[in-house]
Amino acid sequence: MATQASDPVRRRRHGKQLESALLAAGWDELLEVGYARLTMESVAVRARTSEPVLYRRWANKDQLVLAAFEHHRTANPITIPDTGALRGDLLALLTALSEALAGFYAIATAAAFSGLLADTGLTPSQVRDSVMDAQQLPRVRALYQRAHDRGEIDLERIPTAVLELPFDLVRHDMLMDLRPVKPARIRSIVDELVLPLVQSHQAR
Amino acid sequence: MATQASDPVRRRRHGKQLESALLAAGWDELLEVGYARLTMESVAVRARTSEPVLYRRWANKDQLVLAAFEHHRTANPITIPDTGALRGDLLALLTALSEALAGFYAIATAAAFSGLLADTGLTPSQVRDSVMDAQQLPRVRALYQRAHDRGEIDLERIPTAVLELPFDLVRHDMLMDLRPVKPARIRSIVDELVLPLVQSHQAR
DNA sequence: TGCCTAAGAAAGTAATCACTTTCTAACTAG
DNA sequence: CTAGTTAGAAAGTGATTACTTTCTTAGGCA
Repeated sequence: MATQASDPVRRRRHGKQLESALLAAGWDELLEVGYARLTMESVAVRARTSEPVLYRRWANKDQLVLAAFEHHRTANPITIPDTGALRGDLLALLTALSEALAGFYAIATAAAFSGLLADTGLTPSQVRDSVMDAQQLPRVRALYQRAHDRGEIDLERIPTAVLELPFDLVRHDMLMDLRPVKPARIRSIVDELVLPLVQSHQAR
Repeated sequence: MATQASDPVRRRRHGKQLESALLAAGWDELLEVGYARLTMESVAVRARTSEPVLYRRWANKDQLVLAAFEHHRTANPITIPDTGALRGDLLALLTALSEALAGFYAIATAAAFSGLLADTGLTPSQVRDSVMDAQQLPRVRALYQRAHDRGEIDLERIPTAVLELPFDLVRHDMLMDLRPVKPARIRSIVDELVLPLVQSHQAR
C-alpha cells in the first residue's frame, strides 16, 4: 500500500514547454469562446494548470492574450510560394493566408473590439499592421517584384489599390465568414478581378 | 420661500420621446466605449435617467443593444442616389454608405464578437445580411440595373464579384479604420478598380 | 381637479472574474 | 545529493455590474 497503483504519474511541465502549452491553451480558448468570455481560470483549466502559473508569466489577461497571438503567429509561419507565374503565386499565397489566418483575423479583431486595445488605443488597422502585415508586406511586395522582373507586369503602371486588392478582399471575407475563403472565391478574385485589372492598367 | 428659484425645472420625458432618448444614449455609449464596456448604468446616466427605466423596456443588456442598433438604422436611412451615370451613382452611394455606416459596422461587429451573438449563434456575415445588406442589396442592384438600362454596362457579362467589389472594399476599410473611408480612396475604388473591371469584362 | 401609470432616485443582491495568498511537492541545477 | 526554484492546488479578496426592490412624485388623461 506504499505506492498507489491507481495514482497517475503526475508530470510537471517547465520552462518553454510549459509556456508553449499555456499560450496554446489561450489561443484555443480565444478560438472557442472569444476574448470576451475567455477567463484566466478557463485558460488555466484548459492547460491543466492553475491561475498563478499564468500570473507568474503575464501581468494580466491582456498580456496573456497578446502573447498568445504572437505565439500562434510565430508557430504558424506563412511561406510565400514561388510557382514561376503571378497567377500561381497569388492563388497559392491567398490560399495559404486564408487557411492560416481565418481564425487569426477573426480572433484578433474580436479581441480588439472587445476592449483589448481600449487601453493601448490601437485601432484594428494598427493591429493588422503590427501583428500581421508588417512582416508580410515586404514579402508580398517581393511576389509582385518577381512578376515584374519576369516581365509579366509593369509595377510602375499598376496602382497600389490593385496590388492590395486581393489581400483586402481575402481579409474581408475572412472577417465576414470567420472561416477560410473558398477556393472558388479565391480563383474569382484572381481571375475575375486582379488579372483583368493588371491587364487593364498594363494596356494604357 | 414657497417656490425655490434655484430649483431647476425637472421635466419628465414619456413614451416615444423617452424611448428614443434611451436608445440614442445606448448608441452613443456603444460608439464611445464599445459593447464590452457599456453598462446599463452608463446608459442610464447618459440618458439622465435610471436603470429601472431601461429594464421596464428591455429585459437585458443585449435586448437594449439590439434595439439601439435598430433605432439608429431606421433613424438614419441611406438614400440611393441617381446622378444619371454609374460613376456618379457609385461615388455618391459609397460616400453615403461610408459616412452613415462607418460607426455602425464597427459597433455591430464589435458587439457580435464581444459575445452579443454568442447566444443567438449568428456570424458577422449573418449580421451583415440581416442588419445591413438585406435592405440595401436590391437597391444596389437597382443602381446597376439603371446603368444597364442606359446602356452603360452589360450586366450579363459582369461577374458578381465585380459588382460587389466596391461594397466589400468599403466595408473592409470601415472595419479596419473604424471611420468613414476617405474620398480619395472611394475615387480610387471606382476609377482604378470598378470602372476598369467593367470595361474589361465588357470588351470580352 | 384628481386618479393612475410610469419616471426617477436610491439602495441592495448575487454572480462573475481579475488578481492574490499560501502552501506543498516536483523538478532542475550545481 | 542537496538546495533553490517554481508548478500546481485551494481558497480567498475586492471590484464590477447585471438586474431587482422600494419608494416618491411628475405628468398624462378622464
